[in-house]
Amino acid sequence: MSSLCKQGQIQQAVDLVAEMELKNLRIGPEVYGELLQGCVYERALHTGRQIHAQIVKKGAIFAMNEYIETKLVIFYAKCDNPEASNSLFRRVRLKNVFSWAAVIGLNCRKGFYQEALLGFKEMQENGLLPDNFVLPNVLKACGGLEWIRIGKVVHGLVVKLGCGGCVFVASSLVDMYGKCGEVEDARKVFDGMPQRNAVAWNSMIVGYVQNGLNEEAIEVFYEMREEGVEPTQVTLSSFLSASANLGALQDGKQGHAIAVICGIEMTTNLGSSLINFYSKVGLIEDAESVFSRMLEKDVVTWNLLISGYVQIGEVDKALNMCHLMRLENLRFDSVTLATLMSAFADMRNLKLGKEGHCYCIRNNLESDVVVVSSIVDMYAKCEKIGCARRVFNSSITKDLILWNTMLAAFAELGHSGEALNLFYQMQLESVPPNVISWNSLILGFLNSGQVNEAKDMFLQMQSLGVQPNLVTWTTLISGLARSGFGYEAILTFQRMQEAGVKPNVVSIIGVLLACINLASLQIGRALHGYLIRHSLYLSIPIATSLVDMYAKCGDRDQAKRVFDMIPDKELPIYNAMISGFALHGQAVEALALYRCLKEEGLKPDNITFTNALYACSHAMMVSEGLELFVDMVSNHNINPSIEHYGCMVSLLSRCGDLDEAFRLISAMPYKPDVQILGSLLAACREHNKIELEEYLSNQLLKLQPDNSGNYVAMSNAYAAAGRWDEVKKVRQLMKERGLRKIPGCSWIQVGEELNVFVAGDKSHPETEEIYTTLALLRMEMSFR
DNA sequence: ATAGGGTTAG
Repeated sequence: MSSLCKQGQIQQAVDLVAEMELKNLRIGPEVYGELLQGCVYERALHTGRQIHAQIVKKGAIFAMNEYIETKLVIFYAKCDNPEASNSLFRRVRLKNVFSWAAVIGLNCRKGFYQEALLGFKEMQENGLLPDNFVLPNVLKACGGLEWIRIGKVVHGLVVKLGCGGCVFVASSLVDMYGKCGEVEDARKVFDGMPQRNAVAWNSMIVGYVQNGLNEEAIEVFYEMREEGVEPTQVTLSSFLSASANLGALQDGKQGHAIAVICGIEMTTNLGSSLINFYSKVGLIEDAESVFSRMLEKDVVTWNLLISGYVQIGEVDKALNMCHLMRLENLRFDSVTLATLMSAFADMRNLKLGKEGHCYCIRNNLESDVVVVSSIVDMYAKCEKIGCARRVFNSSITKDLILWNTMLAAFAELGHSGEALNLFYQMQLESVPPNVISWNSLILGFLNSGQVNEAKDMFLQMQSLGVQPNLVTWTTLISGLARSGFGYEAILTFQRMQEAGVKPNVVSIIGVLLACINLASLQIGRALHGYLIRHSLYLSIPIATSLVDMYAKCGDRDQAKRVFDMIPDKELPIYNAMISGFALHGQAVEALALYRCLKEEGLKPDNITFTNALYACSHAMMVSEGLELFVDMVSNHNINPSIEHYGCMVSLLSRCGDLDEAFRLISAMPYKPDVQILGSLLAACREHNKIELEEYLSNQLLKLQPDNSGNYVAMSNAYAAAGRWDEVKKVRQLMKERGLRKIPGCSWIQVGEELNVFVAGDKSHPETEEIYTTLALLRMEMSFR
């Protein structure tokens, strides 16, 4: 009978005992104990219950026997039946280490870590010492709860009891420290182990991966190989995670090979890890082939392939996978939806986004913060800030990423006040901001034109011990450049390098944006050299920025050379080059390029038309300008912006058709700005329109510009019209508002005649010199 | 005793 139990033939054993009972043979409690043990081996809940019933029928001698009681508790515990196990356990008078171990283990398996630890405490209060079987469970509970203090107390107990040499206990210690984020302590325990099995190695690798120390995980994996310990599924699964996180192509591939060589079974876990690895390193075909060869797939497996498709922008394929997943009777979970919502956010697809949101509501996925973050981000990217805010507010739990998502939404729109409020609010709710929060805050100020506040935040974050990273620096550099502080942007770029932060493509583009005049051409050239040395100059966004930079700095030939070097040109680089030609008064070349891009099958956008119209205005090509305007509205369905109207008004004014220009201003659906009124005013004196000049002059002065660029434009217009009293007034206003001095009037007159609009660099100490130099340069060019 | 997936900033 005993051997039948151990061989896993419990039914035969039960039958044998029944036969013995019929023959009235004497059967002791230990027989039932053995039967129960057999049920434990086989997790035979039903058979065990029948045995339990027989024990009860036989009366107190059996039912109250300590050995049998313990076995029953263990039996129900192992069969994952906490109700029966707990109620029996409560009635046991003499609780021993074995029954305690069973109950604590059960609570642990069910994730009731606090109950497990309470049991552990009670057990000790009853004078029982934990053994090698209880300790791993207790440590697992500490790890699960991340209760490092209790964990350390248990570690002390382990040492006191002399259990440290047990691989089970030591591995659990390694795991516990890893789960609590104390990898260094985990390593200490690991290094102190007299012998290590695969689980010990695995615990160390997993600890590193879960704490983001992927390099260390990979190192330990190779050490394990050198020691000749056979890897398991867990080893390779974790190793592949580390490789995926690092994008370590060679390591991950080797991991796959090792799995094959060692004949490790392709479980869902391991297969999923492989799919994750291949899709993270961009080998989607390999991910697909692993997927197709897997026999069993679960939600995670599907999610990983869906995520792989989303990462490479193949949203249609991702959605198709969702469809197939449903056909397999698998339900989407929060990970599926978070992945999909991020795809919809990238696509700015509000329709799909809303459908996804509804799905989340119907399936209670909104209780997951990660899903909420993805929904908030989707609404924000689809320009539905109100919806984003409502979803954000309705979320009960708010983690750092959710706060950052909302912060980024306000920052993007330049709603700096709301961003700042949120920034305070999160701290009131005990969520300390990280570098990403600060970056968004800074971006919010920059996008609303509050440069000083942005700079102030940059200093504040450092004084609070948050180190700016590459994104922080880049945000600041691009923001300064866009706000007209080019010189300061360049200085900031230099300071970034002094701080030991290496520039990347995005930061180079940012600083190229700052090189907008002759004075910064030298820096622009130096950057171009840097790009060539780092083989980055053929990237399309970089080339576009280079064309833009050279055009603005007056080196139009170099701009054209870079432009010609790019093989498969896209719209932005055409726009940059057209703008360059326009800036240099080469309207014929600009229009030729406009036709060229259409022949290439590209669709001109509003920027293309702004630049092309500007070129026409510059060259006083009225019929071409009108043709463009009509083409834009009727063939390309573009709603003309105020800039488009501005170009047309300027064109008509310069050609002397002031009445038509005025009609256009009255008819356009925008409030006329300084640029538009100014360009009309500038032409009045020459064409003898005294009444209009008087009217415009008064209108213009009422506008009260909000930045010095507009003051300069205003002053230019008055100067061109010869209205020196107004020029003085504008200069006085600028002085009162603490804005920089504008250049001397003597050359503005000439400049205006040449249609020189020099964007003011508010930060360069030699601004006036730059203005003068540029004006002279442009004059030279036009006289050539 | 140990394992796989998702969300935020330039």
